[in-house]
Amino acid sequence: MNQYYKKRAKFHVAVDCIIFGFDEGELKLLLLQRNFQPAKGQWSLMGGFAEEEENIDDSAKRVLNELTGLDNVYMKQVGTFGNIDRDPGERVISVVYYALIKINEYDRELVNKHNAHWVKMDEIPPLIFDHPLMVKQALELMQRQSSYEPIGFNLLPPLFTLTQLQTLYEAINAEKMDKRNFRKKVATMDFIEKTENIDKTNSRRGAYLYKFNNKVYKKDPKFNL
Amino acid sequence: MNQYYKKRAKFHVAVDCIIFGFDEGELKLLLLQRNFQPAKGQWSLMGGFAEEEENIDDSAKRVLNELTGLDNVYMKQVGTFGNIDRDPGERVISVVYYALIKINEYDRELVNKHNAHWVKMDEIPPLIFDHPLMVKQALELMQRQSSYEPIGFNLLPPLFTLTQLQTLYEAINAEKMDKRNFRKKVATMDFIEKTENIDKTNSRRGAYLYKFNNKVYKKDPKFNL
DNA sequence: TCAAAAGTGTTAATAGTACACCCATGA
DNA sequence: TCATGGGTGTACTATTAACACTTTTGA
Repeated sequence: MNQYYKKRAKFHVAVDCIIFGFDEGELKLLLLQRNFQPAKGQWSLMGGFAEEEENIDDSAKRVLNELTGLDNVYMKQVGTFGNIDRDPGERVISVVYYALIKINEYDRELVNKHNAHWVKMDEIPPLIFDHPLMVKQALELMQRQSSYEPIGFNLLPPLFTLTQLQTLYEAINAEKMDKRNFRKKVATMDFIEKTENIDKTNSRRGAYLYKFNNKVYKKDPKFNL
Repeated sequence: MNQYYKKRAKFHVAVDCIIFGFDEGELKLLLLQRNFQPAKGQWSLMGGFAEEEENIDDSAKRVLNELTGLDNVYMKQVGTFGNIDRDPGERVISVVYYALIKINEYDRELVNKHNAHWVKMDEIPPLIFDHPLMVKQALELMQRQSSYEPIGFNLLPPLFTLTQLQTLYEAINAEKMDKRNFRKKVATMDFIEKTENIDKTNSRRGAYLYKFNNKVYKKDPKFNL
């Protein structure tokens, strides 16, 4: 060990994940009803400890994967929560990330094993420790980012209708939007491409399916919704 | 020690501060030309290790105070940098904050003792480790936040002219603004209050001094510049 | 034929941008 | 008197907001 670091205190470091999903027109979080100690029986975020030989970003990816089986998920650091007593058991510094996942693609078995459940944003149960604050900050960050970066598509299937897209943004921002104004704006973004496919699950008439073209977006990365 | 945490790895945790100041129409950073090991002689951010019985936010305040002698400084967490090899000496996880200080109020003696210097944003020397990335992210965050929250006033004296205010925002965003449009916008924000005082340091005619009234702002917190 | 979701334009209001001259003062 | 920074208004453009009816189709 290098002499300059010898005498310094060391800390437990954890990651916690705020996992967003979009289903039935609602924004949801994947939360654990803990079937393990500590705080067994209570609700919490999915979390885990950072490991010795692991970048913190990778810890977050690993923890998310342990619960959902998913890789290559959009994740963003929210911040670090480092108050002395935030975990009543022992001091743990937690680095918090939010994740956006397609709600039909996760591994049901793993989720069941962890006793995790999708909960609507406005029906979130009391959470342990400072997890409520983490959720609040994650939501605020995600709302802001989703308005100027095309991250919402991570919550949708590869092909989606304009109604789905609008409902998603209404759910994220918790406010209704005007259909014609919304579509006018979408029409200006040529990286949101109409396909020939039609989805008939929600109407007899059917609605055109669209896709997000990231290559086109990268050429002229301007987005706001 | 609680049984659930026993086997977990522990980590050195540090804080690093990106200290912004505004002087002579320019945005500047307070950087250290290190007169101590490791990396002695090289340029870096002001940093320090978190202590056992200290909230991380308080570690940042302490470290800032050690360099500047200042308390009650506006600070905001930028994020946490946790790659394994970011510090070549040993693994250190760093929580990064930016600070906005009034450039005439810091403690010269302390700053000299640390061999710290104010450096213009466009003349930043090569920095150690991942400090350049930290600076980049801090600047981007500060630019975004300064556009929708009245944090810029932390960089100005309590009384300031409109020219100073405009120059500040021009420095933050690295772009010129139109004087009349700028003043029109300021006039709509009634928490930016004109005083009877006149500053004659920059013109024979003198310019009215304004102040930021936080109480008025809180009543109707809308800001954008 | 009718219920239900998809799709489509125009107008008004607001916000943002561009632009040039007079004012007050002390040296 | 003149050089210097302080202060002011108007016209144009772009963006956003409000608003209602027709289309398609399968049951």
